[in-house]
Parts: sequence; structure tokens; C-alpha cells
Amino acid sequence: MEQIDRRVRRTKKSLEEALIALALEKEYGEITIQEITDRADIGYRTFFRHYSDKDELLKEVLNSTMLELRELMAPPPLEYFIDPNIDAADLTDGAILFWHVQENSDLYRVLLFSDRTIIQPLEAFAIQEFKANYGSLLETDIPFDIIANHMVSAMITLLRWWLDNDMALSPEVMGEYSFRLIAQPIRETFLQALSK
Amino acid sequence: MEQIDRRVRRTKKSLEEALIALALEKEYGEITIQEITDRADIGYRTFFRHYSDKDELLKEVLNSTMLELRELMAPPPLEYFIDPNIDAADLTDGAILFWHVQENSDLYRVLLFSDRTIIQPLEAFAIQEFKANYGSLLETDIPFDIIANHMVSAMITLLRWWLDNDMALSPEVMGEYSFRLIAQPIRETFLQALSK
DNA sequence: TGCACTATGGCATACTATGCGCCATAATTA
DNA sequence: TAATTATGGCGCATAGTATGCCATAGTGCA
Repeated sequence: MEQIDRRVRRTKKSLEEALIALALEKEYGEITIQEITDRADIGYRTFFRHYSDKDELLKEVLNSTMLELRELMAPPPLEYFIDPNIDAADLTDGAILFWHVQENSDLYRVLLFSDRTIIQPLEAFAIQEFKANYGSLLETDIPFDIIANHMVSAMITLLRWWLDNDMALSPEVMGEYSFRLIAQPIRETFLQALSK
Repeated sequence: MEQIDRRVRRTKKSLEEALIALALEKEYGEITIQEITDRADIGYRTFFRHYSDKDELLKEVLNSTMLELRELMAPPPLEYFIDPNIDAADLTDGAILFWHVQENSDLYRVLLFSDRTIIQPLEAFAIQEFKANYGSLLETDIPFDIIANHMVSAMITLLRWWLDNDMALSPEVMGEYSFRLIAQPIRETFLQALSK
């Protein structure tokens, strides 16, 4: 579990920090391994002793944050969707995701604006998670795969916009907007399915 | 306007066809210029006499289709949004986009699954168009920029899913789903703004 | 503290892909 | 038919990735 050798720890940490710093300055795709090692003040050769790829380094960087995100999505507030009495104004839950992203905004900036190869596994996971949580419970006339895809990618779009606009709006406000634009229509599909 | 030399026409046509064929087989980013020229049976050197880039070739391929798409978005059915009496079932307009994509599915498969650098200009144009058509007319409490972003990218997501699933559902059905998941909640925001 | 271990740095090298200069050749236009 | 021009194929330069080799310096453990 532990990194035994201090040098390895130091090297990996430097490389990870360098990648984040560079990714905030320029397109992820434009960054060369040479630049990363220069920034980290690490030998070019050494990079390949720890990572096979630029992508592998990025994945490692994002790994812990992705794990947090998983837990964030884990507890499924089913009532959120199927209780018709809940009003958008009462739902602060929608802001949780925005709080989390705000706390790790540097990393999410990198994640959400990187190549499709990077974000796609996360997206696929989120979709699968959403389907596992709600798909079997409710029969909707709209294919659940469509709903899951729409939900996840619309949330990502909203997060991207928010980060692009320097998170000027509060997480609560964004949570409310996400409810009205994304969750509410899905909820209505659920309610419609239940009423049959 | 006309291509004077027959050879140029032949060369460009071959290269364009080769790119589409390859893009349907593998990731756009993985395709090399060498592969394109091999497939087109055109000298490698000749490629650069017509295009500076792989992207430039792709843009030229997609150009005419993008122009059609522009016109498709041009006539703004404002009633679509602000007439509260219109029901989702009556709105076949939403299917127009899906019809268009179905007719050019090969090209849209390439477009919608290519790099962000390719699709982003189109996306930006669609967002701007949408804002120009409706943004000044209606004051909404949700920033119009969010709405425009959400609308466009959610439609793209829906199209992607549809193409991924070999367009098994009819354009009409997809149009209805897009209305319920995307247009309807936006419409409600509009109606809410009007009632004040 | 000192020894065995191993991560690192720096060098050379191979490979892949892009991009262009040059010139003979073939196709096209007028 | 003659002048023009696109093409093909050659070589070459460049950039980035990826690996081998070996001396050196840092590390963990006895």
C-alpha cells in the first residue's frame, strides 16, 4: 500500500503537480511529456518508469477525486424523484455536486475539458450507476438508457458552463437550475410511469 | 467557384471519401494522413498541396452538411416555446433535426464523435443562433447562456445516443423525447417569465 | 554508520508521423 | 500541339514518443 521509497513518492508527486499546472495553462492534448518533466524538474527518462502514457498519469491524478465522486453519487435519494410534493425550492441536494466540484475545481477543470478518452469512463460509470439505482425500479415509456445518458451529460454540460464562468453563481442556485432543467422533466416521466 | 482542373477535383474527392470511410472504421484521432492517402491512392505529398491539416480536410467534408444544418436551425418557431396550448404530441417539428441527421448519418457519425475542436465551432454557432433568436425576446430568471448551452448540448447527446443505437427509434419518437426532456422545461421557464 | 539496493539522470538510439523542397512525369486546358 | 499545372516519388528536417545502457546519487535496512 505504502510507497516505500521516498524518491518515487517525490517523483510522482512532482509529475502530477506539473500536469495539473500545465493543464490549467493549455489544452491537455497539447502538453508534451517533455514539458511535464521539465516543469517537474524530473528526467524525461524517469517518466516512463512510472507511467506508460500521458493518459495514465492523468488517470492517476484524477483517481482519488473520481472515487469521491462515486461516493457522492452512491446514496440515491429516491424521494427526490418520485415524491410529487417535493418542490424545487426545498431541494438543496442538487447543490451537493456543485459544492464538491467547487472544492476540487482545479481538478475538474482538467477533467471536464480533457479528451473524450478521459471523461468517457467516468461518464459511463455515472450512467451505469444511475441506471442501477433507478432503472429497475421504474418503468418509463422513454428508454431508460436515454434518460440516464441525458441526465449525466446534461449535468456535465452545466458543470462545464459553471467552471467556464468562474463559478460566479452559488452551488445552491446551480443546484436549483439543474433541478428545473434536468431533474424535473425526468421526474415527471417517473411520475407518469407511476400513475399508470 | 468551379474547380477548373479535373485532377484537383478527383484528388480532393478521393481524399474526402477516404477520410469518411476510415472515420467510420476507427477513431478520427487515430487516422494518419498516410492512411488517408493510401486509401485514396493519392501521393502522400499531394495531401499537403490541398490541405494544411487533417482537420482542414474534415472541415471541408463537413462543410456542406453544416450549412444545411444552419438553415435547419434558421426558421425559429417561436410559438413552439411560448404557446401554452401546444401539446408535445402535436409537435412534429422536433423530428426535423432527426430526419436530417438520418439522411446524412455517415457524416454525422463522423462529426458527433470527432474531436472537440471539430464539433465546438458548430456547437458555438448553434448556441449563438439560439440566443440570437430567443434571448432578446424573453427575460428568464435562469441565465439565457445556461439555457442555450443546455439545449444545444443536450440535443447533441440525444443525437449521439440515437446514432450509437443505429437509429432504431423513429425520428418522430426521438423528436417527442427531445421535447419532453429538453424543450419542455425550457418552455416552462419562458412561460414563467411571460406570466410576470 | 556503512552496505546493498534501486531510483534517477543523461546519453544515445529507434520509431512514427508531420511537413516541405525538388524535379521528372503525366494530365489538362486553351 | 504547346504551355501550363497537378501529381508522384525521392529525400530531408523536425517533433514527440519510447527504450537501452550505465554511472551516480539517494534510500532503507542491518
